[in-house]
Formats: sequence, C-alpha cells, structure tokens
Amino acid sequence: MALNYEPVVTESVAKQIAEQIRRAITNGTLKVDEKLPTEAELARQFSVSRPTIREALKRLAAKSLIRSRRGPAGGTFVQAPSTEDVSQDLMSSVALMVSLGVFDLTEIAEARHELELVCIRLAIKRRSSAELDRMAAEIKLQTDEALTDEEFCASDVRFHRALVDATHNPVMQFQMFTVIEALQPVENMVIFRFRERQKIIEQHEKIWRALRDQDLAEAEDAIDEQMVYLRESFAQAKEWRRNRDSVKAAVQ
Amino acid sequence: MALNYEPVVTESVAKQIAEQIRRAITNGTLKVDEKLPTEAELARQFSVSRPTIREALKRLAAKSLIRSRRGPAGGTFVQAPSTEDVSQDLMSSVALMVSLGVFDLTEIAEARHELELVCIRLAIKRRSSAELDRMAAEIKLQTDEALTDEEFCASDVRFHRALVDATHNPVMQFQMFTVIEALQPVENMVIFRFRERQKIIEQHEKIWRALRDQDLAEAEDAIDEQMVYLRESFAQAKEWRRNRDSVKAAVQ
DNA sequence: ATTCATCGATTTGCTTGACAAATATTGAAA
DNA sequence: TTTCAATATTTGTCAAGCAAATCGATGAAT
Repeated sequence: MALNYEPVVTESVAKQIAEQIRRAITNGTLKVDEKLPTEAELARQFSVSRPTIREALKRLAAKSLIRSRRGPAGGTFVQAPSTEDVSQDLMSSVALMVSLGVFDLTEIAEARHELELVCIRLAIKRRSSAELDRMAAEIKLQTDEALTDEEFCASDVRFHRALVDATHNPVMQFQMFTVIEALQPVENMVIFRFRERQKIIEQHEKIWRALRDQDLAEAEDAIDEQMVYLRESFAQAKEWRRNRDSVKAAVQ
Repeated sequence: MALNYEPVVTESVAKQIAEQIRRAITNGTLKVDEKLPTEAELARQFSVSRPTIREALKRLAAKSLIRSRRGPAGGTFVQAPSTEDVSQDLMSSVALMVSLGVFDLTEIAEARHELELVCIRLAIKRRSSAELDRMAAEIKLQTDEALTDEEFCASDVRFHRALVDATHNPVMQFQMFTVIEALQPVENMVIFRFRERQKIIEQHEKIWRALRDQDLAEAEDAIDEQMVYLRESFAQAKEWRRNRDSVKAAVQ
C-alpha cells in the first residue's frame, strides 16, 4: 500500500481557534483596538488550556492581527495591520520563494519592468518636488566614490522607492515594495560582481530628468534602458551560477 | 507627561527564536524538507521551555514556513511556501486592510486598472488557446440568466484570473491575485446593487476578441472602458455609503 | 493641596511536569 | 512470508504556578 499522503485530517484546535478569531476580526465582530478577553477567560470559553490559547494567539500575532501588553490595563488587542507590517511579511516570504527558485529571475525582472513603467506613468503626472529632491539627493550620494557597495545598493533602493512614492498610490507602493526588495539580493550580486556604477547613475539621471520635465516618452525609454541592462546582468549572473554549479557537480 | 507609547522594548523570547529559525531558513542553513530537531531538543538548545519553543514554531507555521507531523518519523520540517499559501495569506491581510479603510477604493481601482493593462499587454503576446477557451467558457456561463449574483461574481473573478494566467508570468499572477480579490467584495456590492450584467459581459467579450486577434489597441480600449464603468460604480457606491452613514449619524 | 514613591492587583510571558494521540518500527505469531 | 500487536518516538494538550511588567491606589512628604 502506497503511503497515504493526505495532508492532515485533524486540524489542531489551536489552529481552529486562531481561524475563528481571525474571522471575527475580518467580519467586524471584533473591532480594531478592541480588547479580547484575557487568555484565562478565552481558555475557559473555548474549553481548552491557556497554552493552547496562546498558540492560537501567537499565530495571529505572527500576522500582526493582534498585539499584547502585560499589566492590569494590558491584554490582547485587535490591531489593523499596517502596510509596513504586511509589506515586510510579504517581502520576506517572497524573498524566500525567490531563494528557493519558486520564481524565476527573468519573470521577476519582467514584472518589475512592467510595474515600474506603470509607476513612472503615474509619477510623471503626480510627482511633487519632494520626491524629485529625494531622488536627486540619492543620485548625488551615488556619485560619491567612497561609497561602499552596500551603501550604493541601499541608495539605489531608496531612489526607486522615491519613484514609487511619486505615484501617490499606496497600493502601487505596496505592490512595488515586494518586487523591488525581492530583486535586491540579486541586484546586489550583480553590482558587487560587475560594479558598473556609472551606468546605473546615468540611468537614474535620465529617469530623474524625464520626471522633472514630465516627458513620458523619455521616461519610458529610460526605464526600458535600465531593464535591458538589468536583464543582461541577470543573464551573466545566471551563466555564472550555472558554471559554478556544473563545476560543483563535476567535483562531486 | 504624555503617555510613553513606544511599542515594546522587550521582544519576546519566542519571537526572537522564531526570527532566528526564519533566518536560518532564508539564508539556506536549513534546507527545504529538512527536519528540525525535536521540540524537546530545540528547547534544550535555546535553553527555554517546550511551550515557548512551540509558540515560536507556531508563528512560523502561521506563515507556512514549517509543517509538523506526529509519530516516530514525524517532527517539524521546513516547507517552501507555495504561491497559493502566500497569496491566500496576503489576500486575507489586504482584504482586512481594505475593510478597515487603509486603502481607498479609488486607489485600488487605479492600481488594478494599470496592472490589468500590463497583464493584457503581456497576455496578447503569450495567450494560449487554453486561456482563451477558459475565458470563453466563463463568458458563456455569464450569459445564463439563471445564474445567481454570487455565481456571476465568481465567474467574473475566474475570467480575470484566466486573463492574468495568460501572461504566463507567475509574479504578475501573484501580484494581480491580491488586487482582484481585494476588489471582489466591492465589486459584488456594485453588481448586487446595480446588476448590469449585460454591460459587464459585453466588456468581457471585447477583451476576449482583442486577445484572440492580438489587437493591442482594442485590448487597451476594452480595459479602459471596463475601468471607467467600474469607477462610475464606485462613485455611486461611495455616495450610497456616505448617505447611509450620514443618515445613521443623524439618527444617533 | 500637591507630588512623589511604594505597594498591590492584574495580565501576559515563561517554566516544569505530565499525559494523550498519532504513527513508524519492531518483533512475535499464524 | 504475512499479519497483527506491542513499543518507542514525537507532536498535541493540559495543569499549576512563578516571573515580569504595568496600572491604579494608597500613603507620606513637601
């Protein structure tokens, strides 16, 4: 008989309770900042022990749906997850999936390209001088020869974050954060290996000018150019990785 | 003195351990399907009690990073989160944020519009007959007068899912899933209230034809048209909600 | 009267110890 | 050899209690 690989029939009670509370939050039975009963009281209500309740609560805490404080005025409170919380969480999940090869680099690059085109179209219409200044400051920083590779990469991220912020659309900001950050490790690798900073800076300057002049054609061209370069670098990185792996395989 | 509202200085031990294990997974120290030490062993290694370890593990389980089985060959195993897992999770978070008003409807609609334009541009180049057939089947289904509103909405979602799948880019699929699902409740409301199915079906047909003929201009036009309609409906929905709230306020 | 420190009450954080349930392995019986 | 039951291992749950944080109240000093 082949092994019966049905996932699990028995959902743990902790998981069930967590799901029940989560539903109460999403459907509005539990409102934001509302205090849940104490752990002891919840344990009594659900007829389980306190550690079981705690496991359930920790599952929700992991999703930033609740927060807890000790003390008399403490307890467990419903929390509206902030975009930062969810972005951070999502980002780490995506980063893991990327490192596990769930997503292909070229697929991510394509998505980022298209999404960044969307961003720049919106940004051209709405960019304020604040974002232009932030981007200019990052470009200026990047020209500093004394900058370490890490600092350069961080500045690169901030530059693109400013571009996204210029859309003034929180949903786009939320979405882009994922792909920008997911690409970060790979970009780092590319920059560390090939470190053609000047090329990157020129592209940033082109994007910035297009944004300042609200020149759509120029902006799209700048983004395209940037992505062609990124794609080339990826191809090199892939080739390099393939060679390394085949060497490793040959050695074994 | 104003209340000192610094979140928390003391990160709980369980959280720290969870983070430590998570890092071990992301940086490859722990590989997928690898077995973690038993809870008792982990408790010994981290010098904490087993329930504390369990709280840490449950945080990771909530993020689909590990799975557990009982028995001699059981234990805790590293798991590569599937796109389904993460999508599902993300979707519920975003849905909650939408219901809490973190995102504005117009912002979501704009993001969806732009992203769907991206999708259709990619889809036009890559759509296979499989996706065209799926979309055609949904359109056919939608013309059935006997369909309930719920079924119509579900079919609408499947139609757009097929459109996204036609991009053959998992990252785009992943991203779009969020906005499509996040919009779902609102769309339902709009359809339930104004139920102009025929208009929606005509738009679907236009999109489908453009995709079949690989006619980019027509496709973009179809998406634009669809979004103009959606925006109008949103404006009505907002107005309706505003009136309801002001009435409610007046009554109180 | 006001302010400050101290103490107690309350709630989460964590520990210890134990038992229950599931399940792969092992060994004995047919 | 096959089948079935005992066994060992590991997660799931329970119970009771102490520790730490923190808010409110009480009382003392200014």
